[in-house]
Amino acid sequence: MGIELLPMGASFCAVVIPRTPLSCLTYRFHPEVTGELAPGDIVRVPLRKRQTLGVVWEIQKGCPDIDRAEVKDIAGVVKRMVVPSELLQLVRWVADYYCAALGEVMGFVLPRGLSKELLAGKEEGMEVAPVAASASVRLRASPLWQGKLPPELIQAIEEKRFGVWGDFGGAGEIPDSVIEFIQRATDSATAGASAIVMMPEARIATCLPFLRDAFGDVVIEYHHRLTPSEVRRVWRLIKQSEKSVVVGVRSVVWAPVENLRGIVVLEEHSPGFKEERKPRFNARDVAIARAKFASCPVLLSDLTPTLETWHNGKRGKFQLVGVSQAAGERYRFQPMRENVFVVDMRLHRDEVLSPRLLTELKRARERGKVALCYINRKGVSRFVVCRTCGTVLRCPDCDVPGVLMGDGTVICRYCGLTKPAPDFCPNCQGVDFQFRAPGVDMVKRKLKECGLWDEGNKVIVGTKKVLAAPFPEDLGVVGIINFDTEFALPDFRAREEAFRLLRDVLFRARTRRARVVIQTYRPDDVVINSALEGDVAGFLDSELKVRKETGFPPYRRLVLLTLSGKGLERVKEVIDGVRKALSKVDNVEILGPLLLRKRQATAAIIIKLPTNIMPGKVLMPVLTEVGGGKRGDVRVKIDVDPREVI
DNA sequence: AGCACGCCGACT
DNA sequence: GTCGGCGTGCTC
Repeated sequence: MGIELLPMGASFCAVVIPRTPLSCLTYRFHPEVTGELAPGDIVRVPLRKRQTLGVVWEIQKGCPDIDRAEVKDIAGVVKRMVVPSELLQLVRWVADYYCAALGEVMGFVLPRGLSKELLAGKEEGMEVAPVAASASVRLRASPLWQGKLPPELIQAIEEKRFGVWGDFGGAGEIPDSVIEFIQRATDSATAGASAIVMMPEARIATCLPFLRDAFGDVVIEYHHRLTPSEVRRVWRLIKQSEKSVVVGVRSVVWAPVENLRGIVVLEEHSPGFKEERKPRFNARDVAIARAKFASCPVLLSDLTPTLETWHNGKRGKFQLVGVSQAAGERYRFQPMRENVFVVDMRLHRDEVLSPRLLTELKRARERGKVALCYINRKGVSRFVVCRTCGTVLRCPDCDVPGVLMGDGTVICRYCGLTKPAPDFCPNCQGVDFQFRAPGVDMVKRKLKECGLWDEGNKVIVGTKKVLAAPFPEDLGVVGIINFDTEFALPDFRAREEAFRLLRDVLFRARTRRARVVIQTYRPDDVVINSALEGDVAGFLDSELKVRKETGFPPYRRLVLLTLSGKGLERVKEVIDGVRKALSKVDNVEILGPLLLRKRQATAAIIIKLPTNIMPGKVLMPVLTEVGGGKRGDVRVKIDVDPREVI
């Protein structure tokens, strides 16, 4: 028989292979044999000396700029129309934004091991346990759930229109507005309708029962705690479900729902949405992108909005529920001053526990109540604060607190500016500096000295964890030992986070009728005052101003480049190359390099980009130019929108 | 990611 | 002499 009359009409297509660091590869196919192919089809392709599965990315007219002889034939079609165009668009967006290869990103769309199952032909006739009999959305007709959403949002859900709504100040496990949003998004009489609900991991356990109660069996968990085979099972289940409410943390934004009508993000500020492995995406931002491609609204819910969301609200990109669109100046909550004590530690210089805190601890003890003492971090915080006037030493360029180094110099972790520690406070000429904050052990020792730490005591001393857990029912007082460490941390987001933390503590303490003692050297700081006044807009506006002046998000975009190699010389060479290449791009600024580990020859730079350019589009060519020429002896780690810059 | 190619140590 | 260590490099 030999070769049959094969086709003058060979076609070409680009294929993305999941879980490879490749973008896309060109393959040949013959429509007479395979039928026409389309983006999203899964095909079997030869790669080196093996065969793998790939996703058809696009059909190409003719063979592109690659030697025709190198192009191989597609080995077969495995399954058609697996990845909808909405997800293909999302993959492209994430790759462009986070500077990742298409193959890396596609790994999130097709679960690990799915390829093997499909290749083994396991797929055909494979039935997934059907969604329980009553697959329709089961709703309690509680009047509580109605009328929480603005009419425009309801319209956007019904008309399948993209938009982002921020709903802030909500209380309870799941705010009523969120329940109503999901209800409306999944309540389609005609066709299937699904919603994705994202939340920090810590909330899943408490929220799921509420969601199950409200929406019954259509609630599906899709997150990293599942084993690989469970992920595959759930993936199939979601794909074949007409209606679903899919719940998870990060990977859930990639859930294969094909009739997406809305996405909810609970606690939009949560750092848990940032994926810290390879394509370092922020699931909150990917959710917004997905909603755009899927044409559906997003509801961001939190107690305090992020500065990004506030900024987007003010310029009309997002809608802020319950906020006057004009300026947001009416965005005020109830003052929280009742039962709250702000202690000016400048009057108690050498104390760890102020007289007020001691009084409140004793009071709680007398009433048999629990006392919480919160310390920012175990060990030391190395910022420098003037004990006379409360001034925190900051970098003159970045307005970020400086960090005291072992050799007595103070360094800015953003731009690397290093100066000797000052003899006088630049503000008040005082000479009394505090270089470190008290740790857990010191507080416990002081409590012992005051007779407040003994058998069966009800004082809990700790760091972040004591605030992460729900407050005990019989809480009497929360003491914040040194609140200044909170917003003097060397992070441009420190003040925002301190404000959020304080609001959260005040809010939760009030539900327990507990008192709050805030010890600080800066009792008049906007962070404290606006939190106590419930003046969210006031704080966010003042903070936006600082960010604008110093050129930080949301006005500029940050990209953290960590480079490591055999020698520091080579690393510096590459950094210079990056700097030179980027000097051609307008409005790009580079901070650093700061040396992270001299021994391991690791250095980092922070690139500030204008917000209107896709980081990947600018950085990809730069990195191939720099790394491509010389060899890959310097490893470059790219983190777009890094959570923190060490 | 995989999987091959490649150039140096202890072994049937 | 060969088996095999995992350091570099490429995948249409």
